[in-house]
Amino acid sequence: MGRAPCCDKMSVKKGPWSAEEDAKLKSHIEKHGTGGNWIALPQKIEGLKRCGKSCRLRWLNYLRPNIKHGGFSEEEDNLICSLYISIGSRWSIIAAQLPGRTDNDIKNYWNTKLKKKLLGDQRKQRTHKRRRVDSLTQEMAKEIDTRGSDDLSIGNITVGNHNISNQMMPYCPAMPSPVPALLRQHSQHNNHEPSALDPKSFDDNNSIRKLLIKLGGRFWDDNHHALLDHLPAISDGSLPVNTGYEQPVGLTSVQSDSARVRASEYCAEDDVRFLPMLEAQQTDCRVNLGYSTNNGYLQEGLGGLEFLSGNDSIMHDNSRLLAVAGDSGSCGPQVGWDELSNFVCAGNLSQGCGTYMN
DNA sequence: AAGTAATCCAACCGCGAACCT
DNA sequence: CAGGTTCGCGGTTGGATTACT
Repeated sequence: MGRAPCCDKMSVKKGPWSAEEDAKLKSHIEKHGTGGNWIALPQKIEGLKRCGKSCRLRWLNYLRPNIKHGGFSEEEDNLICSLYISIGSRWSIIAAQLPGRTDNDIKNYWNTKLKKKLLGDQRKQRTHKRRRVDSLTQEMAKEIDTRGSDDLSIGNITVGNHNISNQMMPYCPAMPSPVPALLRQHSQHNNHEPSALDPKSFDDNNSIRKLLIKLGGRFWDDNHHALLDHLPAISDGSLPVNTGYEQPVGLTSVQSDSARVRASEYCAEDDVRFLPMLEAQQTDCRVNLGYSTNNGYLQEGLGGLEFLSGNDSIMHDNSRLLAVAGDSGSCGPQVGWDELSNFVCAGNLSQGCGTYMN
């Protein structure tokens, strides 16, 4: 049996709303409210030949008070990007974090501006990066010649005692913190099991996805557990390590020296292995991102997300790290700076081992 | 100035979940 | 509990506008 139409399409007007229609709808809702039934609403408004669905959309997106249009700020750009990186195209959740913005507005803004900004910037930098990685490759080759290959650990930010990240990695603020909690809220609100998060929205734009993954964004796919499966343990402060998760915190290697923590990730992406480099400091939460070639050589750059960076960015609280990429076999929970700094991995974490350091 | 392409964005559509009877 | 109705979401469309040739 087919679905009943929400209204009689023959007697309903479609297309752009006139000022008169807007005024009628606005006036009615301001006086009487929606009545809790959008479908019945237009019948109560004299001369408004619109279906309830259309009225709802018009009200929510344009007529209700305190709606902002256009003029997205840098902060809003940052927030949209980082939320998109973490949760994908869940526009309603994203919009809930941007007062005065509607999901439709943000969706349009992303599709027409932000997405292009990312891809456009990335294209511009590809050439520059290629040159840069060549020079880095040479430097690294020299380093290996000097030290011997034993010191070179792929998947580790450190080459011997050589602090690569400080020399080669650009500064980049990490992503903001609210996402895990938002997702949990949303999931609870909608009675979703965490695993019910549908990953299909991530499949739509491969190049964006790849770009964001390269930048350290975490995505789900069919082979991954839903991140939310891990969230309760994270949120109550007990980072799940050695508790049966395939891979703790999604990190293949972490080193800690009291205040400062370095982490890295070793992932396969197409035929290039890349290595988001994270350099975290509890006090200012700096994160550096970079890639490695499959030889472990480092490549700097943010792949087009430079506009997200800035010294005053959103990552100055004790935010959770949202930019840890998982390798093909794992999807551990995201980890905050607190947890990260307490976490030390011994040996090769592709085995999934890890310990807390008190 | 005219034609064409690209971009923007309001509105529509269909689906799944929630709610109601 | 089942079936119908409504809500809310995200993807898509198409007309208007702007940029380019």
